[in-house]
Amino acid sequence: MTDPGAPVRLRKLASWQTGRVSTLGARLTAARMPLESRSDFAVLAALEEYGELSQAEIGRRLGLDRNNVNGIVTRLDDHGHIERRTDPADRRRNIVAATEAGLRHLRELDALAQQVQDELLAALDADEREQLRLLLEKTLTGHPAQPA
Amino acid sequence: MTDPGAPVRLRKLASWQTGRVSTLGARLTAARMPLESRSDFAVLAALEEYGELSQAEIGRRLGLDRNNVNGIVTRLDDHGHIERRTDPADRRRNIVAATEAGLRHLRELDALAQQVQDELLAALDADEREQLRLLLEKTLTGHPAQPA
DNA sequence: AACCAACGTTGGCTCGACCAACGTAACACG
DNA sequence: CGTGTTACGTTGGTCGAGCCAACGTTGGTT
Repeated sequence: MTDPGAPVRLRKLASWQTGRVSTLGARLTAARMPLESRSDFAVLAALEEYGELSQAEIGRRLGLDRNNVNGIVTRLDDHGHIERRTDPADRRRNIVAATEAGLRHLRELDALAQQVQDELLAALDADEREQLRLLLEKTLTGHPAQPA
Repeated sequence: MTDPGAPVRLRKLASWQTGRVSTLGARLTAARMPLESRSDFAVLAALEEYGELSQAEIGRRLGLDRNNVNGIVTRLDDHGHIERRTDPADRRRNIVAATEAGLRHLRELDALAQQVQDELLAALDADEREQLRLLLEKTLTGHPAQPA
């Protein structure tokens, strides 16, 4: 039972439940940081792990479309968290790289994200959390990160 | 690995993963029916399972705020899927009840939802699906269905 | 009688997912 | 060599969902 109890028809739908968990996560996130930090965090994490990326590549890896990536990158740039320059080898591309300040910001956001995570999964023990993680990951396999 | 591979920092966050699964669900849903049908489905499911409800109660049970409930109920009313009348016992309340057509519509939507569910969880076998369901449900326990 | 709380309703805000279109640039192929 | 196709980044806009704020009505409290 979710709280006062959600209808069975809904409790059986993974898309509904994940939606509620996701919303809850956003709510808890918003309590600790500007909500937009979520996308910033994602992009910075990608840059940290993979190094310089073009905007299109960022979108592909994170499942964001290039429209939104543009906005996020612009915001990160305004805050000095990334650097953006055109790829000399392919002048259509923008090479995006995290700055020192960006990496610092990433670590700050990560700490907050961990707190949110903990609060969100409060009802689950360590094993269950890992199981959930694996099941969600497996669910995602085979599905395109992008629309059609 | 999600697809080309999402950063580890993100793969470890349940809120991120649930968000992606949820988005995927919305995408698959939109391929089969108008996206707004999701809320309609939820409200109709609540009315079917609990009988007549006030708008505020609907919101509480589904985790929607009364603003959006109002819009959904209005839409359902326009389509003849519910009936709305003021509660004679408490004239602040609107009693919302599903009509025959509404229940029929609910069953149609449910069939489509099952297809989406199947496609969404294609990578999971029956046991894993049940496990996922239970873990998500457990995650939700103890969290208020509503904001602050 | 005065006050407070709940309800429905309206209007507005933000965020994220999406679609459409444009100009630029790289590439493939005849 | 040109020509068409494709990929990029960018701008502008739509839609759904989650929120907040405010109002008038109504019910309960004290």
